[in-house]
Amino acid sequence: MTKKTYYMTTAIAYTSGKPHIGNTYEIVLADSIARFKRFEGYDVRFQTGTDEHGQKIEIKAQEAGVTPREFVDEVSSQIKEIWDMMNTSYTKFIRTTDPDHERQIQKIFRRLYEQGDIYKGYYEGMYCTPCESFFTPSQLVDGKCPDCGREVQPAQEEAYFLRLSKYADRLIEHINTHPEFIQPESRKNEMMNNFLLPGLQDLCVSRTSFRWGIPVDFDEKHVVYVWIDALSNYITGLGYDADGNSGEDFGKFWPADLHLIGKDILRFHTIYWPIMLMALNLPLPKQVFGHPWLLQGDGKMSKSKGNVIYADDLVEQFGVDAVRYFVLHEMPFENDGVITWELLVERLNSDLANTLGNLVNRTISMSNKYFDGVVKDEGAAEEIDAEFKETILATTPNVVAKMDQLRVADAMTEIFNLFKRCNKYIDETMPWALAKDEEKKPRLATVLYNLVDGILYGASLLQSFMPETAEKIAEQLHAGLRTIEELDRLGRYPSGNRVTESPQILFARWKMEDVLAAVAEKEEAEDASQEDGIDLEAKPEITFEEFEKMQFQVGEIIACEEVKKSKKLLCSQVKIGSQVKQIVSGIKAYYSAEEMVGKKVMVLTNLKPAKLAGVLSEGMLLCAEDADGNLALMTPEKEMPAGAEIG
RNA sequence: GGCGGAAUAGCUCAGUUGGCUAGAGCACACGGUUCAUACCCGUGGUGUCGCUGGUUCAAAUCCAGUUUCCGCUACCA
Repeated sequence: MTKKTYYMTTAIAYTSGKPHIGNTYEIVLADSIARFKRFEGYDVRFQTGTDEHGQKIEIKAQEAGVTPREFVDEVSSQIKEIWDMMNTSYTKFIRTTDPDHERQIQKIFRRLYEQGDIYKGYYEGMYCTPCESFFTPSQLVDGKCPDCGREVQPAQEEAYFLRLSKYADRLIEHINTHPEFIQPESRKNEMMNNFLLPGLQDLCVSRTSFRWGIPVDFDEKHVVYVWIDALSNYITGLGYDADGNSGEDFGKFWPADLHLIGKDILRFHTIYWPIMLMALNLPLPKQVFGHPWLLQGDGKMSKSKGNVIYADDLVEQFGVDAVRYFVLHEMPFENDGVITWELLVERLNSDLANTLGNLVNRTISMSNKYFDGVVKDEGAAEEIDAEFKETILATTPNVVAKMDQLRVADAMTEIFNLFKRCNKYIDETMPWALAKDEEKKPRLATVLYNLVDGILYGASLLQSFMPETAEKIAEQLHAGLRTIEELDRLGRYPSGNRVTESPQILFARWKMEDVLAAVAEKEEAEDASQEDGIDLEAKPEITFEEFEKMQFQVGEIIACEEVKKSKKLLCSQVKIGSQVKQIVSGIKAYYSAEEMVGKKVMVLTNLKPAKLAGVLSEGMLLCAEDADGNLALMTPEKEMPAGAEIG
């Protein structure tokens, strides 16, 4: 009998830097699913890897003074180390710089080109440079950019495009007839309403503006842009061949059962990727799950806020399984999860140290104390045992049901309910009371046997989520973890077996104030070393003549109001010399209309007027922007009159 | 602006197709217990189920309106 296959993937991580705990969450979530599917008897293929091309990496490498290749080698291995540290059981770690991947991308690109799904296009009268967007003639408004209303540029560059529109109807049909395809389901509407129903624009799939990518083999000026390059990893990693000579694994595992990705890249996986597959005449993956994110406190983690948590720091302090437990448990199914240090410590103490760790410890201690560690079923069952065993046995179907829905957090809760039931059983049976009466020794032995047996049962279910802990428990009980088939009944613990003499603490308890103090200390240290500044991509050099074309002046804001139809825009009346210009700026999030009035600001005054959200804007207020997009207006450092030239 | 989602105990959240006194965990209080990592077990709350109406024998659950927050998208000279 051949095993049923299960092919799942994570998104491949972009090698521009070290992944934080939010990225790490995805691989741990995927790993627990992969392990559980194996546990259930599937032949699991679990692929992850790194996405290594693109301009950003080209630039980062240049800054670091290394070649792009050296740069991605370093980061990719760093990412792989973290995945390994998290004890993840991927079967394939693909890199988009792998030679066989690169070769296939070229073949795929060529094939799509030859069959007409990719065509060479131009930006002719359709490209809006500031918006960096390509538009079809029908999308233009009065022959201008529908987004910003400015003139669109004539052809500057050629590029290749994928005909998305050709397959849009088929995709809409597929999504409508396969409700499980996009998960959670609420995301389906976003894709339909924002992209599919309004009509898809063809997708630009090549670039000539950078070199760090896979060359288009029949047109070396171009490199393949991220979509085809990165998404195709899911099939190239299986040995797919565009010419029809795919490897055995491809036939065995494609279509994928699950693409596990962050909700932010759902669009690429539920629109672009399926259409690419349709064009290649391949079946679509069965399910794309866009998981939520782990947020720290009240904002997404970001480097510049200094609140980035790295997995290795957490693992160093709390241990791998504690971190795995936390990220899995604290992540709800559909909404973003919150993580604070308080919640983390609370969870670890209450669930891991108290409920689980203490249970194992007290059980082994009693076995040693009363029977020198020998655990023997004396058959002295009592009525109370039946319900206890029933609860334990019900856990397996419960966990399976939750995992079928990818509700990993809920599945773990089921397992911990089992351990809680064990604690309760101890209270119900009161072994210490039984120990005082020599005649009750058989009952005492049976109670301890039931406990050890039940704990091992629970640990066996736990191994997909906390593999190390499950092993440790089994070791201390001197027995092996069970297979899912062996969870059909209790009583499989070898009667008369001896547990360890010296139980180890599985999880230490943490003192909140100690942890918080350590965090504060670390943050302080990081703040001190955080005067990095921001490095930007260097723009091409310009001449003084070109600079001279721009006119900067000091402007005084004499009135300001919100643009009604917009979330971000403020409309200011700016006095410049004797005239007043109306300028619209996207700064509502940082300045109120009231506080704008009276400010002296730096204005680019000879910018061609444009309409924003229907309001005329005759210039630009200059702002500084930090890495998080916070804005600060530029104001003269000494008092200057409105209209003063800046240059 | 368009589309969608959320609002439930101090905190983090469950509540399937409307149905018995609205739940869990944590925290807190009290009681029990002492094998164990001061742990475990039990008991407990006054929750206006965001607000206002409506449908219904019955609504956290359906409908309309409203407020706040969030997501995607547009916009951010």
